[in-house]
Formats: sequence, structure tokens, C-alpha cells
Amino acid sequence: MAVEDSNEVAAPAPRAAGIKDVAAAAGVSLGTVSNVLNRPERVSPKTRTKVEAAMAALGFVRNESARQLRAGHSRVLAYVMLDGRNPFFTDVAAGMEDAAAEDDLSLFVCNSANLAEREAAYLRRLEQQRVQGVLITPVDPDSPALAELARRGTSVVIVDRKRPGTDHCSVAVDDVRGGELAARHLLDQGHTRIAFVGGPLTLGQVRDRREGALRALLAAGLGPDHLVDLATPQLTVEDGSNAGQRLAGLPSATRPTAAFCANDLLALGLLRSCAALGISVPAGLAIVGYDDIDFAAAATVPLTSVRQPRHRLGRTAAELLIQETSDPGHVHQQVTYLPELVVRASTLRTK
Amino acid sequence: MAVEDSNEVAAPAPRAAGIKDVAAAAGVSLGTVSNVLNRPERVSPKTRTKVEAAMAALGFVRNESARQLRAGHSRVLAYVMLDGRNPFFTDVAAGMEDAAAEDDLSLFVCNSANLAEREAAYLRRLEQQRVQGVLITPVDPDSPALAELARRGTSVVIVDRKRPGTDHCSVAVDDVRGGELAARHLLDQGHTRIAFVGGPLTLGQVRDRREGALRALLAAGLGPDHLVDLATPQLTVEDGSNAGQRLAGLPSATRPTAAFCANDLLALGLLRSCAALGISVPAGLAIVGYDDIDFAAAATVPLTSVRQPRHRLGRTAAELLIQETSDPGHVHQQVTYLPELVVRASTLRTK
DNA sequence: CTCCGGGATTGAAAGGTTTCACAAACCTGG
DNA sequence: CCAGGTTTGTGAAACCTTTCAATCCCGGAG
Repeated sequence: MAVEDSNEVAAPAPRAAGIKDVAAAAGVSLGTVSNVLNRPERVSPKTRTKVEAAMAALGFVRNESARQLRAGHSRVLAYVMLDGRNPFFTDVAAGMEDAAAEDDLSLFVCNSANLAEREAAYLRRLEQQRVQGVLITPVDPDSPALAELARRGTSVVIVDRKRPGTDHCSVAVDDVRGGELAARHLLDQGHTRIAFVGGPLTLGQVRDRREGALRALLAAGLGPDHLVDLATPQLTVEDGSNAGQRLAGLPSATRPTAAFCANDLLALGLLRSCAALGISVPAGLAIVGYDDIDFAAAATVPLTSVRQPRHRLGRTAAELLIQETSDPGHVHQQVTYLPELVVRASTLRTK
Repeated sequence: MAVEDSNEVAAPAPRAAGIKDVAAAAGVSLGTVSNVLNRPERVSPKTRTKVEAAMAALGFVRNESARQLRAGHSRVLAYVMLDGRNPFFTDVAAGMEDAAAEDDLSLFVCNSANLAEREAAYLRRLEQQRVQGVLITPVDPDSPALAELARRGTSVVIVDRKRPGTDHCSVAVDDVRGGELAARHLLDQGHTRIAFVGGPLTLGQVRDRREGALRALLAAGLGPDHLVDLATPQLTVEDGSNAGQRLAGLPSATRPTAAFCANDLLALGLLRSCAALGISVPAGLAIVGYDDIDFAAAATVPLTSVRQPRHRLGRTAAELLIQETSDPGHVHQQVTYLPELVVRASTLRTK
């Protein structure tokens, strides 16, 4: 007897208190506790205080699963990003987080690491969790999995990519325009042979940026052979560095005097290998990056880059998603932002 | 009549199919469907096929909330990181993700952005979600909120920090040792006046690294005045750059010839401002960073840095957490890894 | 032919919250 | 002091899955 009592007292896990326990402790009905939680204005101040005291005393924590179960959907938004190690996406996520926080929603961030399979696994999980909606920068925006997801009722917003159909909202930046800006700037600086560093071309972002560069060349009366492709398997610093080696190996007659990189990671890698190989920047090689991540400005030769409104991109995407899930008369929208060229030392004509 | 029928057909949201609908469609009981899902081996192949066909036909998606409600806990791990924009933490998260994936768990990544308030909000949310456990690099490891959380039954693992008590597991890297390595290296290179760039000192990481540097100086017979403090409000590239301005302003008699930065972001900022101010690195100023993020090696003057096993840090933390939540006889462990100095051009003695 | 054992299947209960129709208590003015 | 209206509080149903004891059915042994 005494033993049992002392066991009770020493019990380490008194099983989390629920709304029912709170009701009992406060001497009110279960429904009233729920009202305190969800519509405090419909409960008298006196009772409310009593209930709140009971909650504090018991260390009550709302059970979100039960809540969701009843509501049919959660208060969680998710972002499936393409590359967790690219600061660009981190910044996009920060923008989403701000918007989500304003509506008292949480943001669940997942990283597909550019792996279609991993992306699919996350989407399955998220659907099972009945997240309120999914923000995604997809490996492949045309994947039927996305359409399926939307068809089954989960709102999906495509980020940093456009999708032809009108099944989803999307927020993107005009990458063709960005490529044009970059290339035109290099042309203005007197370059006529430009390397395009980037890949794989399965990524729409890469395709579009290259396409833009090509257009700028054509507009200047130069043929497509003035764009020298240096394809990379991925968009990492390492790949950029490798591209630099290849570039240096080209015969000087045909070697480009400028390079346009599909993102800043590549550009930073290229910059590094130039330093290692004794090619001065911008005199020996002018370099333009893309995204204008913080490290671009921080590089020792600050990088000229095409800036995207990354924070706004994320914020707008989240806002569209929230709007879609709350407004039944919602119409899908395709928002496109314009990029902007930020000129820094890596392309400044040396006198 | 006809009208109603056609309405039925056109209904856009036929309300997600549940286990019950599947059971009806397959002509079996609800319990059997559950068995197919959870213990397929106890169901005859014939029935199983039938059920699986029904699931596919109805586009059945398991409802995780209901599942959780029954189970009492979810299959989600969460990492509350200190700074989403610092690649170090991103890499730690990647390590966790790998470990989580192996156990078929999801990782929910949140960013406290070094804001105690935001951290608290996330912790509240996560507790409400009944996540299986929380990994956290806390703003303040001694915060009572963490102990509370653990007391109420949520497992907590402290990452990149140690906590005196034994309430939690923790995984950390010996920052004092790291500071020592960095400073000793600079002393070996002949420097005797070393700047310490970093802050705020409320961050244990910063305190410890500074402490280590101090020890190395003392061991070399140099007084604490040989360590020149350049305090920064945060650990960003911008702060590092500002510190550079201040450093350059010091009278040349007392100006340090080397700088040890509390992390790589600061070091990159410092590097940039040196370039802008015409201070050559390492001849004019040797620089050591901390973390060895990818951008450190990618900087145009590759950065000497103290490498932490960041991927392993994350993986181990997640493994400990999983162990803690699955093994009832679990004993809290404090794992400490040793850092390693990676020497690059930013400190190489010129000739 | 009956009985038994064991695998396959079933049905009901449980888990914590929200919602909603309803009951109770209170207040106002006549 | 009462009718009628408003403000508070109540109780039960519903959300979807899992679990587990109970039942069913089948073939084989006696």
C-alpha cells in the first residue's frame, strides 16, 4: 500500500494531461475548456481564469494530432527545396517563414537535394501529414506527381519555376531576361566570346538563363558559336572549379574572355580556380554569376551577379498558398518577377 | 434527378478516401485493411492483393494525424537550428536527415535565427505536434524551457553545445581545443599579436573558441594583452567586414598581424574588407576561420579554418535521439568530437 | 464424421480535440 | 415578479486509425 503510493509519486511519466484532465481540475465541462482555447470571448472571465490556472498547473499542451484529425488539415506549410546547400534557397525559405509566421502557420522545410526519388518520398510524407499546402521548387516541374497531389486536394505552389498548365499557382523570376542582362553586360564591356558555365540542361533555370544569353548575342549580331558551352553535372562550387580547369585548357585563340555562370556557386568555384591558375579577374576573365547570394558580394573579387528577389519570391509564394487554402474562390496565378543586374568588380573593365 | 447525378459526377472534391472506404470497396473489414498496412504478413496474399487494388483505385492516402493520435507520438524529428543562413548548420542538418531517413523518420527543420523568442515559439509548436524528439542548437543551452520540455516527456538532444546537467544527450565539438589549434598555428607562423573577431560572448561557441586562443597564447608565454578583441554583434559576413574596418584603423604599432575569427562568415567578411582596404592576405594579415564551410575553401584566398565534423555531428545527434526514443533503458550521453585544423593560403607564411 | 488447432478475419473500443444543438443561468424592462 | 432575450456552459457525436480479444473457417487427426 505504502509502496504503491510512493511508486505513484515517483512515477516519471504521469502521461500528458489532456483537455479532459484540465476540465476535471477546473471543475468545468470539457467543452468549456475547448472554448477557452478557441473562442475565449464566449466564456466568462471568471471561468476562463480558473481554466487557465488549471492548464498551467497541469502543464497542459494541446495535442495537435487530435486537432488536425478533427479539422481535417494541419497548420503546417511545407517547402521542398531543390538544394539545401545553396544559400539562394535558404533565403527563399526565410521569406516563406515570415509570411507563414504572420498567419500563425509553421513552415516545414525539406531538402530534395535534386533527387527525384527523395522529392517523391517527401511529397508522400507531406500528403500523409495532411499539410495545408506544399511549396516546391521541383526537380521536374512537369512531373505528374505534382498534378496528382493537387488533384487529390493538396494545394501546391511552384516556386522559381513556371508550369505551363494552370493547375497551380507559381512564382518565378524571368530567367531568360536574367540571362540576357548578364550577357548584354558582358557584351557592353567589349567581350565577344562568352563561356556559359552550367548544367544539367534538364533544369529549366539553366536552360532559360542560357537561352537569354543566346538572345543577347543574337541581338548584338553575333552567332551562337560565340557562346562557348562549359557543361557541368551540377551547380556546385566544385563543378565551377572544374569548369575553370577546362576553360584554361582551351587554346588561347578560342578561349572566351568572359564567363556567365548559371549560379553563384559555380561562379565562386570558377573564381577560385582562376586564382589558382593565375588568371586574373576581371582582366583575364570577366565573371558574372547568378542569384547574388551573400557570398557573391563577399568574395575577394566581388562578383557581378544577377539578383533575384529571393526573399520576396518566398514570401509571395507562401502568401499565394495561404490565399489558395483559405479562399474558396481562389484563381491560380502565375507571378513573375524581373531580375536585376548587380555590377561588381568581377566584370569591371580594367581601365 | 438527372441534374443531381451530373452534379455528383462533377463534384470536385470527393472527400479523401479513408480506410473505411477501402474496406468497403475491397469487401473486407476495416481491421483487415489496417492489417494490410501494418502487418501484411498476417493477411492472406489473395486478400492483400484485393485490398491493395482498392487502395490504388481510390487513391488512398494514410492519415498521419489519426495514426499519431492513436500511437501517441509522431514519426517526425525536428531540428531547431541557430542560423539557417550559415552553411555549417545546413550541413549538420543534412547529417541528421541521413540518419532519420534510415529509420524512416522525417526531419522538420526550423530556424530560430538566434532569436530566443522564435526558438521558444518553435518549441511550443513542436511539442504540440508531439514530435518524437527535438534536436536543437539553442540560443541559450541553460534555458529552463529545454529542461521543461524534457521533463514533460519530449526527448531533447543538444547539438553543438554541452549542457552541464545530464538531462539530455548532447553532441558537441571541443571548441576550446579548436581555438587553441587556431591560435597555436598562428603563433607557429611567427605572429605574436592576434585579433579575436567574434561575438556576442553570450554564445558559448564564441566564448570557448576565444578561451582556447587565450590558452595557446599563455602556453607560449604571451600575456592576454596579445589577444586583441574585435567584438561583433553577430556572426555574419557583414560583421566581419566591419571588424576589418576597425582593424585597419588601429595604429600600426599595435595592429595585430593575424586574426582568428569565430566562424567562417566573419572570416570571409574580413577577407573582403582587407581586399577593399589594400591589406594583402596573408602577408598583411593572416586569417583563420572556423567551421570550414565549403565557401572557405572557395574563397579567392582559400581560408585556413578549423574543421568540425559537421555531417557526423548531425548524424550522431539524430542517432542518439532515435536511440533515446526507442530504448527505454537509455542513458544520456555527452559526445564530444575533436576539431581539426585545415591550413590553406590565408595563413601560409609568404616565403 | 467429429473435433481440434491455427491461421485469417472481424468488430468494437480507444485516443484528444472540436463543434453544435441544447440547457441553464442571468439580465432587462415592464 | 415575470416574459423574453442574451450570455455561458454542457454533452455527445465525429474525425480516422490502430489494437486486441473474439470469431470464423479450413484442413487434418482421431
